[in-house]
Amino acid sequence: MSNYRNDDQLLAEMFKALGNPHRLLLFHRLTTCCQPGTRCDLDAAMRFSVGQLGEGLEIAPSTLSHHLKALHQAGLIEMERQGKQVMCWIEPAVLSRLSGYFAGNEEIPIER
Amino acid sequence: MSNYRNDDQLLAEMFKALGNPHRLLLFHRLTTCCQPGTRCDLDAAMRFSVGQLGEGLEIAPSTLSHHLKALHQAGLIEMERQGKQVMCWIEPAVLSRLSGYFAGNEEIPIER
DNA sequence: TCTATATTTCGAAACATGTCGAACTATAGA
DNA sequence: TCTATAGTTCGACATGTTTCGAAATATAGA
Repeated sequence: MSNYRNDDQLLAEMFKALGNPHRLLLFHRLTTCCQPGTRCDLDAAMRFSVGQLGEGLEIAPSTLSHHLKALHQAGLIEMERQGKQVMCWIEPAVLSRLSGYFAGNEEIPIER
Repeated sequence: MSNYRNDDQLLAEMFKALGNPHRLLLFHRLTTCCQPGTRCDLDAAMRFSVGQLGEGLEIAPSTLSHHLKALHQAGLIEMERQGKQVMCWIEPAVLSRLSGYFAGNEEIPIER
């Protein structure tokens, strides 16, 4: 497909990942902390383990893992093992890149 | 799935629609007019017919129609027949809703 | 070293999506 | 009314996605 800028391919993969309700909820949990509708900037508060993210979602651990891997491979979330757990978070640049896409500033590159 | 707010379902459908490279390109064409990276506010300039949108994309008319219908059903684009052609455009509120989602203002409701 | 906890990988089944061509509908103009 | 243009609907096929359970891996602590 020669009509696409590299960027659009990346973006399409991000939207595809967010296009599943389970994955969108997981992503959403990583963007909000404590109070609903609030966003705090303390990095620690925005990190959740795989297990925490899956709480209340009625899906098998293997399915949860699969979805988080998809979000990670799309460049939407970061994952890092910390002891027995794997912690997940979103880089703020990802949010501004996506917000910017719809707001019309597409100069901002995705950083990986 | 009881964990989802109504809104998240709508949003997931929007992202799912944008998750296909062909559809993202179609959507993207509707957000940009004339100069790349520019966004003009003249409504007329932001309207394209189904045929115009498909130009250069190597997909069958039936596939094009299918994709535009998906974008429309997800609430991303508007469609209206004007003579022989069907014109497509994006309501600015959709762009601000999506931009706002990633920027952290989720109070703004989707208007349909 | 053994065990419990946390997460991932694998394989399989059910279901959804992207694509096409053929046939259809809608409109404008000769 | 006939024809050409613009899009849509339908049915079929190939491919991709979601989900699970079972088995595997990683880590911390007894």
